[in-house]
Parts: sequence; C-alpha cells; structure tokens
Amino acid sequence: MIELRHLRYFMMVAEELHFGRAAERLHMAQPPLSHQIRQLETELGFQLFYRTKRSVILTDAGQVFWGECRKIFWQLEQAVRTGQQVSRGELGQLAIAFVSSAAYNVLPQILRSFRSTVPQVSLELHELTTDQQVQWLREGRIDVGFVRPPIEDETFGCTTIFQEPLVVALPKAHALALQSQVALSTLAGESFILFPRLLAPGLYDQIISLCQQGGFSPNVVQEAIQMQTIISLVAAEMGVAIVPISLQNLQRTGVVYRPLVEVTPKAAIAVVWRKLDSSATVQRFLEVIEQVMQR
Amino acid sequence: MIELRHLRYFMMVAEELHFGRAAERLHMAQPPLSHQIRQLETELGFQLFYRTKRSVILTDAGQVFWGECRKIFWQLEQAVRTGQQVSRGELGQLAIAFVSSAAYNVLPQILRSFRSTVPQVSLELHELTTDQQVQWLREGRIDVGFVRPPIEDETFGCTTIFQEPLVVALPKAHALALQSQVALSTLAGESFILFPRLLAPGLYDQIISLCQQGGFSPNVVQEAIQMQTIISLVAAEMGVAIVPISLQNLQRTGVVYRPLVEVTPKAAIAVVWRKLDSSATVQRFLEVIEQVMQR
DNA sequence: TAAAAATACTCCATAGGTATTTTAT
DNA sequence: ATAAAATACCTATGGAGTATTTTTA
Repeated sequence: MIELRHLRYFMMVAEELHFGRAAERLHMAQPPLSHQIRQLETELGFQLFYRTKRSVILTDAGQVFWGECRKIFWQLEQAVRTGQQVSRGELGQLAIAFVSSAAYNVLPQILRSFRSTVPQVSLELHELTTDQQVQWLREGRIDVGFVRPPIEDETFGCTTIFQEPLVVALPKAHALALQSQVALSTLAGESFILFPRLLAPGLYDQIISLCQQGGFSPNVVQEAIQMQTIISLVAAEMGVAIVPISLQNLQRTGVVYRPLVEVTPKAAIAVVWRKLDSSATVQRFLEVIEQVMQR
Repeated sequence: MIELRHLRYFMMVAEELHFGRAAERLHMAQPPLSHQIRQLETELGFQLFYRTKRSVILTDAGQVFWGECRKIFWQLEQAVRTGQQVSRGELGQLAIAFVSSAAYNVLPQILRSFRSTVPQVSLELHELTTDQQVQWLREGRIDVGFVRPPIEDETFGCTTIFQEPLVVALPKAHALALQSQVALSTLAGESFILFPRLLAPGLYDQIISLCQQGGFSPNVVQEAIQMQTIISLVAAEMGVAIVPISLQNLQRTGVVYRPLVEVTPKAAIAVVWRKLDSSATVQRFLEVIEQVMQR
C-alpha cells in the first residue's frame, strides 16, 4: 500500500539524485531509504530510478511521477489549509436575514466589518420579517437573523445588539408636523398605519402599550408589512405611524419625523442563531458583531 | 505526520458515518480506527467529525476536507496510471528523423502502425541526412533515425529494416528512356547528379562502385542534398541519376525511371537509436517496426 | 438498557538502524 | 582505492488487536 512516506522519500531522492544525501536530509539512514524506494517501485510496477552504483538518475516514468507527486503534495497542503480556514470560519458561506429596519441601523456596519475580517466568506442576504426568519432558521435556510425580539424558541441563541427610541412619522402637511416634538395624547384621534402583530409581536406590543400610556387605543386604518411601505402610506397621508428612529435614514419627501414628548420604550434589534449546529462561520459573525457593538 | 492511511480511514468513516461499520469495511477493529482519526484531527488542528455517542456527522471543515481528499486520491491514481503508461512507452513524446527517401517507402506504414498502437505518444518529425541524424542523436535532439547505413558509432543500435534495388532516373526526352531497361555501360558518357558523399557514404559508395562495375567513373556535374532536388535536376535535363527504386513514388513530369540490366547492390534503410538511455517509447517504436517488417 | 465511541493495555509487524558486502569508476 | 548502493540482520516504534468503560438516546 502506497503511503505519503514513500512519496516524500521519493521526492527527496529525486531532488538529490543520491541515496546517501537524501537519507541525511530525511534524518534517516541510507539502507531503509533504499528499501522504501524499492518497495514503492514494486508497488507502482515500474522503475523510478535508473541506478548504477555510481549515479542515480530518474527514468522517464520517474520524471512524470515526480511531477504528479508535486501535485499531490500541493493538493494535500490545499486540503489542510482550506480545512483549517473553514474550521476557523474564515472560509465558507453565510446566509443572513434581517428585518427591513435593520438595514437602516446596525446591518451596514456589521457587514462591512465582517467582510473585511473574513473576505473569503460569501454572504447571502434576505430581507424577512421576524417570524419568517424564525421559520427559515429552523429549516436551515439561513444561519443568522436580525430580528425584533423577543424570540421564544429555546434552541435559538439570541442577543439584543441595538436599541433605539420610537418617533412619530407624520405627513408633511399634518398640523402636528409644525411642532418640534409631539405629545402622545395629541395622537389619540389619528389614523394609524401599523404592521400585523405576527410579524414582530414585541415591537407591536410596545407601540400599542405606548398609545395606551397616552390614553387611547390606536385606530389602525391600514396594515403594511415593510417599513418602507408604512412610510409611503404616511407620505400618501393615509395616517401616522410610530416607528424606530433609524427609519429617519429613509428620507422620503412628504414625511417628517418627530420625537415624542414622553419617554418611549426602546425598540430593540437582536441577532438570532441556532444554538446547536452553529458553524464556525456563525461564531465568527457573532464575534464581529460583538466587536462592532463595543465601539 | 499525515499518511495516506489516515486519509483512507477518514474517507471511509465519512462515507459510513459510523466507526464500527467503517472499521469493518476496512477489515480492522474499531478502536485503532478511532485512534487514527483522532491522530489525524490533532495533526490537522481541527475537528473532522462532530461525535455524540449515538451519531457521527461531518463538521463543515470535515466536509470540505473530504472533497479535497477525493482530489488527492484521484491525483494519486493519475500519478500511478501515467507513470505506468510512460514506463510502457504508451505515453510520452518521440522525436524521429529520416532521410528524404525513407518518406517514400518504410516510414508511412511504420508511423501509421505506431500511432494506432500508442496514440498517446506525440511525434516530432525531422527530415535530415544520415550524418545530421547521427549528430542529432548524439545531442539528444532526436530519439530514433531512419538512415542509409552503415553507422560506425558503437554506442548506437542499428538495424537494417528495408532494402531496395537501384534504378536510373532519366529525363523523359533522353534517348535511353526509350529502352525498357538500361545497361550500365551505356551510362558511361552521361552527366551524373549525385549527393555529397558525406550525407550517406554507404549509398554513395554503392553507386560509385556500381558505375565502376560498368567500366567508368561517373561524371558528376551537379550535387544536390535532397532526393527531390536530384529528381528535379534530372527533369531539367541536367543529367541522369542512380537512385533507390522507391523514388518512383515521387512521380515528376519529365522524369522516367528505368531498371538496370545488371544486378545492382541493394540500397538499405536502417533504424538507429542510442543503445544507452533509450526510453521505453523508443523500445515500443522498435517493436512496432519489427512487427511491420514481419508483414 | 443497548448501541456505539472512547480508554487501557497488549502484541507484533515493519519502519528504521547497524554492520557488511558488492560494484562501478 | 573509494564512494555509494545493496544486502543481511537486528531493534523498537507505533499500528492494530482485545477487553473494558463511558455515554446518550
């Protein structure tokens, strides 16, 4: 049975064309080296060297075999190297999902930082709602998600990485748009645009309880799934919306953002991943997030 | 130190995902297999399998490493296969030279036959004179030559493979062209076209002594190196020439070939090769020649 | 509790060492 | 005469076997 040892010895003898010197460089004695080469030759079924007692030269077949052996060792190095890279999460692919609003705050920084530390990981991005992300994570279609917490499933790891206050999005022509900040109670009679509770129950409940704190239940006239759509509907004067402050980064003509007079609960964004079977790449990604958050 | 044994074991465990069954298929016991895999993992510096006592699955790095290992084994097979082919002379290249007249008799058959038996040997052909071939052989620029014997050098192997009578090439308008065969003595007064003695001393001497047998020394008015040129000069009515009969295959308008009345010596063609350091490809080539000659 | 991997040890095959011979220059 | 590979024989590392324990589903 051919072993790499045989090939290593062969390469050295082929390089030195001298069994004694080759043995020396291999830190071994000459007779076992001769023996191993002989063994390799019988295993291969052809001569590698043309030996006279005074000189050793490669046969034609030996020369060709030498070239092939180089490829083998190169392949082996490649195998070890890429294996190690994957194990360190430096090579591979990562499927990431995010709620639409995450694209306006944490995501850009994190992705930039991750790409620069491990450029050999290819990314796949999906804009999904919180509940869709939970589903996709379970199915293994994504590896990490940026969601609106809380996440119930105990098999998932989940850390809040970002918190931001809520603001009111108003049509530009709206009377309240003249004020620099808006009191909750003044929104009592307004038409509200909101997303379906299922999509992000945590944030939904925060908004509802905030309204209750202002002494009213919001009159939801329209539901929309994406934050962009909600803002568009505000621009179309369909109503007002309470949204995370980072949505200000989505400047849309016809819409203005105003802070609330009251202290609002913070809308959080969290990373989620499968606690079991999370790859080194995911670990790397989480490390990068931690680093980014510290700054 | 990583050995192919480790990789073979790893491949089997990766295939079975079960140490017991893998060990069975490798005709060995389970504990040493576990041990070898562990050894491989420490050598590599990363985990290949994620093991619970109930199940074995490949890590991401393990999967990648598995793919790389497949390539390694494929490369190894390739190395052995091509080495064997080269050793059998079935793969490689062969530089062949030939005197111009050989192109009209033995060469075509031999090349056809060789190409069909060992199609993976690439051929390089050179039309050279006998003395040039000897030179090129010494310099290693060609591996075999088709020459006009004799060859003095004892380090060369040399076998006559073909013999042919000599004929007279005459201008079509020549008086002797009317005869179906020509007596030597009638050529006594003719102008002769001949090649320089150095190019093929054997054939040259044969022609000269043939003329002497006819009672005259040829009056050489023109020398030419290539047989085609000699025939062209005959066509141009510069003189007559004595040439090997296979030159009849070179039909040139204005030239006719006539046999001699006398029994002529035979012009021979021989193969030459370096006796020392002759590759398997050369051996193969010589075998093919032998076969072709037997038919 | 049962199946499967890991651990602990034992053994022997063989890689590798030493001494010597052979052979080509 | 000498350098270098081959041969003969010996040693000991470590690969593989057996018995047992550990672990988790």
